[in-house]
Amino acid sequence: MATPHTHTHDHGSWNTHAADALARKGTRRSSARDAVVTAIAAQDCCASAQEIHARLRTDGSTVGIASVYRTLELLHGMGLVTRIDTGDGVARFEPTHPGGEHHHHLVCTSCGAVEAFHDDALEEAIHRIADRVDFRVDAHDVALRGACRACR
Amino acid sequence: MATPHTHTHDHGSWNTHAADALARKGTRRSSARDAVVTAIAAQDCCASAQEIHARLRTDGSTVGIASVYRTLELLHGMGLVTRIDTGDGVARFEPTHPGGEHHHHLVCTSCGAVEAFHDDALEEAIHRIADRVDFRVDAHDVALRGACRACR
DNA sequence: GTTTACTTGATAATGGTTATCATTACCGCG
DNA sequence: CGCGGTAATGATAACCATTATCAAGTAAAC
Repeated sequence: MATPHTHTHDHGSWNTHAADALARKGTRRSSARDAVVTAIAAQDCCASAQEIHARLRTDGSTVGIASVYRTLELLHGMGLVTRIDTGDGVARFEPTHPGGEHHHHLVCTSCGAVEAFHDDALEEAIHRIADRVDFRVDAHDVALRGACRACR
Repeated sequence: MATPHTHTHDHGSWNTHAADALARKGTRRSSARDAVVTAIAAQDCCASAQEIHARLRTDGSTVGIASVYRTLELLHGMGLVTRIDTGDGVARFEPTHPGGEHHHHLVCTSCGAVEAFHDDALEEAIHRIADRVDFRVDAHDVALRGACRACR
């Protein structure tokens, strides 16, 4: 049930999903935002604002770091992006897939590597908690910390 | 099974547990460290370094903020304290109870309030994942995010 | 008591994130 | 089409939690 999560999502689908949501919200179209959205769509796992910015600049874009943070904040507020805190003081982001399926993370405390995994029993347990508790649960995240294969 | 977690731990037991562990490690006794350990022992849930420092200063202590961070780092490295990242860029800490029993957190994304809960099925699911994955899992944490009763 | 080196508290430095602000450019309206 | 209001941008300063530095203090071994 706990799989290594070898999925390869259709990046394009999230890209258009996000573009539609932004249009529906009435935001203006801009090259900076487009570039950031496209960059996020291309990610396989989470990336920090700085990493996204660096990749964009390497590819010739002139987006400012502020626009990357602004776009991430906007997308996060709209639920289009999931924020992951691995505990090193850096926020990482990855696309939120519309179907609701998602994964969680194994964080190596020695080298900082992040791997993804998915587990149905875990999701089930969390949903049951959400139903039972006096709290409206919108999202959840799980991090398992330890040593990856290489660091062990 | 998912309880509101109304436990009232014996603060003194963790206090002596921590003091013993520090003595065994061979650290020197100091008033600053004692003060921080006592403050942590008195917490019901997680608190940030700054909060701990503020409380100590209010109570007349002269501990410097650096000593609070240093002590937290030391205790965390010894597994005596658990670090929680609620996603607001501030690390929070709470005593790790020797029995291994622990709780997780409900984080209100609008007011920042943090509540604790415990769930056996969740722990069970996580242990099964830990056994199955190619990763040595030392710790785990779960955060459910949403709106608390007051903010809903 | 002396010595050694662990600790401390104040403060400077670091680095991710946010706020500011003048400028640019989208887009609805005439 | 061209104008005007204003969202959005990019550079940069400000912010703030956390870390590193360092001279002074102090616990513990001898």
